[in-house]
Amino acid sequence: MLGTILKAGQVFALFNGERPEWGVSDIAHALGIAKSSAHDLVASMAQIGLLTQGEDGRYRLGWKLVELSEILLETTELRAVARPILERINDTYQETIRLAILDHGKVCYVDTLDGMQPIRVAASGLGSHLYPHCSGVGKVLLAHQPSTLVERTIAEQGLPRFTESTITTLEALRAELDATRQRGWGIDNGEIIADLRCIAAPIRNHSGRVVAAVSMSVPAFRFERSQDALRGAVMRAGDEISLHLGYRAKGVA
Amino acid sequence: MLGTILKAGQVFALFNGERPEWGVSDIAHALGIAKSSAHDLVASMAQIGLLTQGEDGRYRLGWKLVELSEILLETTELRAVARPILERINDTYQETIRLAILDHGKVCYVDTLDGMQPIRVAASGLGSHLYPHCSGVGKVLLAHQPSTLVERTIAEQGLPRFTESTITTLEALRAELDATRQRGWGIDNGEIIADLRCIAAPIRNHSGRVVAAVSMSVPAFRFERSQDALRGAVMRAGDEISLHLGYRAKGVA
DNA sequence: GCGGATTGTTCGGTATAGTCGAACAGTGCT
DNA sequence: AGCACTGTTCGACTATACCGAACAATCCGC
Repeated sequence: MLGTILKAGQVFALFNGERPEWGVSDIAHALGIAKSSAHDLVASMAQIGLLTQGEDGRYRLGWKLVELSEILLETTELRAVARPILERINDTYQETIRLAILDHGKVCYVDTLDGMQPIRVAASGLGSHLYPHCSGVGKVLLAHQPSTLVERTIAEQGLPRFTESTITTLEALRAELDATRQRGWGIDNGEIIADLRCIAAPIRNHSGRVVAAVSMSVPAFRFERSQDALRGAVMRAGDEISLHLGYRAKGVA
Repeated sequence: MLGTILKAGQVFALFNGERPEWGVSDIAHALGIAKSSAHDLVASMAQIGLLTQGEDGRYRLGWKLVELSEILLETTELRAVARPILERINDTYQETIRLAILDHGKVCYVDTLDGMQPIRVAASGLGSHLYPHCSGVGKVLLAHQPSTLVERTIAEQGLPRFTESTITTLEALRAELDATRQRGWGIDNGEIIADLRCIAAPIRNHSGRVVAAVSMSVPAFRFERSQDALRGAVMRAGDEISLHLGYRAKGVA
């Protein structure tokens, strides 16, 4: 693995919504390298458009990232196939719908549609990478992954607690994943935000592998009322998208 | 400049809407490096999420790009400030409105709102980098740049022709930029697509520097009718955004 | 307003780290 | 079955990214 590229990755990891602007000295300090080395790094990243230098000399993320992001979004078959189905279920139930994949051990949102009710779940941004152990989609995706990969993923990133209900032991997670796989759908019972419920269904490609998941996020009070109907709708959406991806159920799904 | 980072830039440059998936051998051939070197490069880029490896082994753009893109979009003050004004003008005239900056010598669209009429101008994607010599925003942005930078930019990327009206000589461009600066607005008279007209106004920041431009893109037949009204609206929008950025006109603007 | 402490940037020698080509392990197409 | 292709691993060579010191320019406080 090329150290220079990994350093670039560490630079990217510094930027977030709270701190979108970094100076060379800050970066050098944060990465533990010489200031001149940090300068060479960011100046090179700026030259290819991955970073931009403001008039004050400090660096921000570059617009090339937006361009590349758009190319990725526009050429992702899964998005194009799933869109109409996501829109329909969003239209019918007026709740927040999301499409997610597993990327580098994290749940990554590939498409999101906001709910349209006064009290709704605010969809977190496209592309955001979240822990998989505390969301419906995360459980669905992990449940259909080889167990060795699950072990390794959890070993790397742990099981941080967000609410009282968050699963924080590997044993409990394993049981939950087994249950998720058997019943065919995943649920988040307020494990990341207390008053939030989220149900998710798997999406399979032509070879039968689970490659993505759909989810509906609902405020807890509204979820209790119509749990079964919502779950059925999400599962139908998952099946329908799978069908469009070329999946043909063989025997017991 | 770090060669490894520049190589990464060359890799990114390969990916586009027509060819969103590349194999290691293809990349090695395209960059003129050894296959093993190309592998080290893309494997490293994949490790930090900038690339993803499909099940067939070939590489696609990685979802980290979407995450970083979202961070950039959400933390760009210009976008937040301009949004309501763009929405209002879009609402009033029902035409395609765009917000652009100059990035690495190219026009980069920072925000776009589609028109809402049956015959409308399809807004090209967010983040796309286009030639500045054939668009209204490009002329406005270049016109307020130091002339040495303009010379260098044109020397680097040339003046490719897209239609009969495209400006293709440095001399003609210089005259056009002078005119643009003097009259305070830029126009594209079908210089990129024949039946397309586009008018653009500058946006200044607190220090008076032109940092962006707003534009309205209109089908030619509709533009002829209400040219003056549209131009006035775009210029007012530019002034208003400038005001929100802290610009206070001093003497002759 | 002047000094001190920042900032980002340049330079050149040193040793690390990326490069290359051959051999490897799979896959898909005849 | 056999060939040609894929992405991947390994080890030796040498180019290359690293560092520290000196640079110019800016900002802050005395």
